[in-house]
Amino acid sequence: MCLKLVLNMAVATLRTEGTGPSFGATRQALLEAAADVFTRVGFRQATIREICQRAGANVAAINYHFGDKAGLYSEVLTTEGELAQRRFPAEAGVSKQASPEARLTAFIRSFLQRVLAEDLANRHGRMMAREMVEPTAALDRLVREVIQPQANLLATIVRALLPPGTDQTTARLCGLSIVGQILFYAHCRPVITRLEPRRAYDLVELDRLTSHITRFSLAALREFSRRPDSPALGVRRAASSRRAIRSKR
Amino acid sequence: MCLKLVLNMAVATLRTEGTGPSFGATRQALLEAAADVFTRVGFRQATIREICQRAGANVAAINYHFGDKAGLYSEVLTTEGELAQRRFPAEAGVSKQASPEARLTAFIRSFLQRVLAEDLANRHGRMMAREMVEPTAALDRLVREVIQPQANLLATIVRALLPPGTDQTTARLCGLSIVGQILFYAHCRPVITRLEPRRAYDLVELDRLTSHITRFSLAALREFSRRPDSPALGVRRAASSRRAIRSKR
DNA sequence: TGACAGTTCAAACATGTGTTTGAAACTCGT
DNA sequence: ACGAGTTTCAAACACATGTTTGAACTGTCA
Repeated sequence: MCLKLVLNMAVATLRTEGTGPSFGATRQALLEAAADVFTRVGFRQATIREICQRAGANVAAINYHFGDKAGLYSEVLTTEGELAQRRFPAEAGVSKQASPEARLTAFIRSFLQRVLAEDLANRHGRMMAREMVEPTAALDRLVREVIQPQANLLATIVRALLPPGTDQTTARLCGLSIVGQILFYAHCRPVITRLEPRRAYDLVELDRLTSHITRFSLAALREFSRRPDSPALGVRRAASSRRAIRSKR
Repeated sequence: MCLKLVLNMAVATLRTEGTGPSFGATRQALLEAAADVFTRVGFRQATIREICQRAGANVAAINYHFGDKAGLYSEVLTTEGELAQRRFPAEAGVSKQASPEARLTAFIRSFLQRVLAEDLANRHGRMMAREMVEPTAALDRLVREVIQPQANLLATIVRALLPPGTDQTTARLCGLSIVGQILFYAHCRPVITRLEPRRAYDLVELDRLTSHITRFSLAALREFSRRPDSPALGVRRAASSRRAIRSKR
């Protein structure tokens, strides 16, 4: 923790669009390379040596421009976040006056896009997916700034699709059921590709998945509306399982 | 890669229940400690020094008894796998003659149990959950021996709940929708606890989740049966998104 | 007791990785 | 062209981690 370097970094950060020599080309190249490596292997597995090599920079460059590896990661995350926000607008162009069904469809499609596309424009989504599973210090901020708003949006859409009197827990769980279906394809990709090596996750498949998850979820919500408190077949909380889950080996 | 040590390991493995001094106590302690550490932090983050310290063994013990770190991991995985198979029987005690609804309920509850319980008896489930997201060389075997059979079981249950003529893709996607809802709670725990710090994942919550996911999924499948090829509101594959997903930065 | 195989141990080894250093190279205003 | 401020660089540092080594220890059997 050398004060001089910290100051260097602070200055370098301030003049991010300044007039310095070559307009911060190294800095920019580092951000670019880092985004690639971080999305591919995650924060911990990424090495600053690979990032610097890709950026054509010296290993000391990261510490000079960003303080340390975590600083670079944080910077990549916000940069890509701003980019993603412009690429994938929150409700994918569907207005708040649209029907709840249309809004849910838009939400699901947009979410799937962000999570599935292995595209340059989409590194943020894949970094987010990784943060959820293998969090770094950045997760707290991400939950506050990205995930919580999305959760709120989904909550209002779901509530609009359920009868007015629905209790909050049910509405919340329905939201999680929808999100779960989507994130499955982000998190379990290694398993899915092994189970079905042939299937490619291209645009056609994105459409298929959007269509299916929307249909599945809307169908469920409709039935929930129809019989608001059906006792959900097989709730029977078996005493046997209660035993099993507690037993020591 | 010293031949001598590899042979040592082979011998040590063979006599796993042998009559050696102290009946392989060190070996056993290593397996126990390793299972704890691997479930907590995963394969890569686990250090053999921590494992050995917990087991009260020397760092060289792992190489002596298991060849290397990966060998230990593989051994832990199979040991815990056998244990889990006895703890959580495949269909949770529901016979194949039971109604598809009952079988689905049992499947969901059993799956949730295996994935949620932070119990000694449950380390296998948590290691599996981790393998899906952050695979090691062991995943191929696990897909073959554990995941594929589960997927087949779920497939037959789902098909029984859908009309006979349903196309295979739809049935498959329904299965994935169910699995996705369940695994969400395994993979996104860091996010969930930040969104709702108060909620505890105890037995009551397990019952609630089982009940909800079952109800949600059965409702969806019922509606699917009712109108087999409803056009799923909002399939409209917007040209705009097609543009967005391809655009470079 | 003494040889022997199996096991444990402290220490060292080899490598990978984040970080720091001090000097050289570069840019730009004067 | 000069010099201050900025950036880059090769090298080294500090540390963590998987693995290996050779000696010491332990129990068994002759």
